Amino acid sequence: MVVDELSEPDIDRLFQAFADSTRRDIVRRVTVESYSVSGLAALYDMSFAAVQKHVAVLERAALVSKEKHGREQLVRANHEGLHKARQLLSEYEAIWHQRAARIADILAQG
Amino acid sequence: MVVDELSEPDIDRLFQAFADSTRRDIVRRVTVESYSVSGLAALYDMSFAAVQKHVAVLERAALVSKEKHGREQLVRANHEGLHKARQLLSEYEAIWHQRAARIADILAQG
DNA sequence: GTAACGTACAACCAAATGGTTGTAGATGAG
DNA sequence: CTCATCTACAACCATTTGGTTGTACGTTAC
Repeated sequence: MVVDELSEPDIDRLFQAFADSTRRDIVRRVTVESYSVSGLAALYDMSFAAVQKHVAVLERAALVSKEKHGREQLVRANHEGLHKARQLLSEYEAIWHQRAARIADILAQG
Repeated sequence: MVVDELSEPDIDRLFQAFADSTRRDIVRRVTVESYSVSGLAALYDMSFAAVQKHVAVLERAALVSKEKHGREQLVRANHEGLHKARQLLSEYEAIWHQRAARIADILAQG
């Protein structure tokens, strides 16, 4: 998934990826430092395969990337994806602020 | 759903709500002006009931609220929900910036 | 070389999601 | 009053999601 020029399905995947507390925790952790997939799996009360799937969801959403390192696969945060998601919500907020400013204008001139 | 002090399932619902292009479009539209549910339904190539469900998802996520107005139900944006979601992503980004700053420090100090 | 580790992936399952149609109740218009 | 409109909600369906176990394979350690 390329990070700029996001298609609507890309944005779907991005927010879908955030809609799970385990995945949000993974994002926070791998932002601070790299983890192997089994290193991550050890943190949660679920199977290795389940965590592996969560990492795959984050990878498809371009929120993390994996780097092969010997027999381990190191997972690290991809800041571009996170930044893009934040930016989208900021744009939605901007629409609201524009409307609020317009209403204030009308009241002032009214 | 109370907007501050969000539980993890609350945050799940918040991001889940954004993970659909029709719902994102509804959020943008009702931020600019109120729509009745049928007014919204007329905009999309799906049944009234489907749009009604999307509005219900947004309502459970505290992103919109409905106000009864005669026989119509006017849907409008709830800015608190949007703001909270944006804030969460900003916090995640902050973690990344802290790490970037720490790395810069280490490099500067050798 | 062999055993243990880390990963990938298939098959399976229950529950949730996103859509449909149909029914029924309030409200407004003529 | 009656009819059309707006909404709510149930029942149903296909697909996706989030989990499981099992198997296979490359890599590392001993």
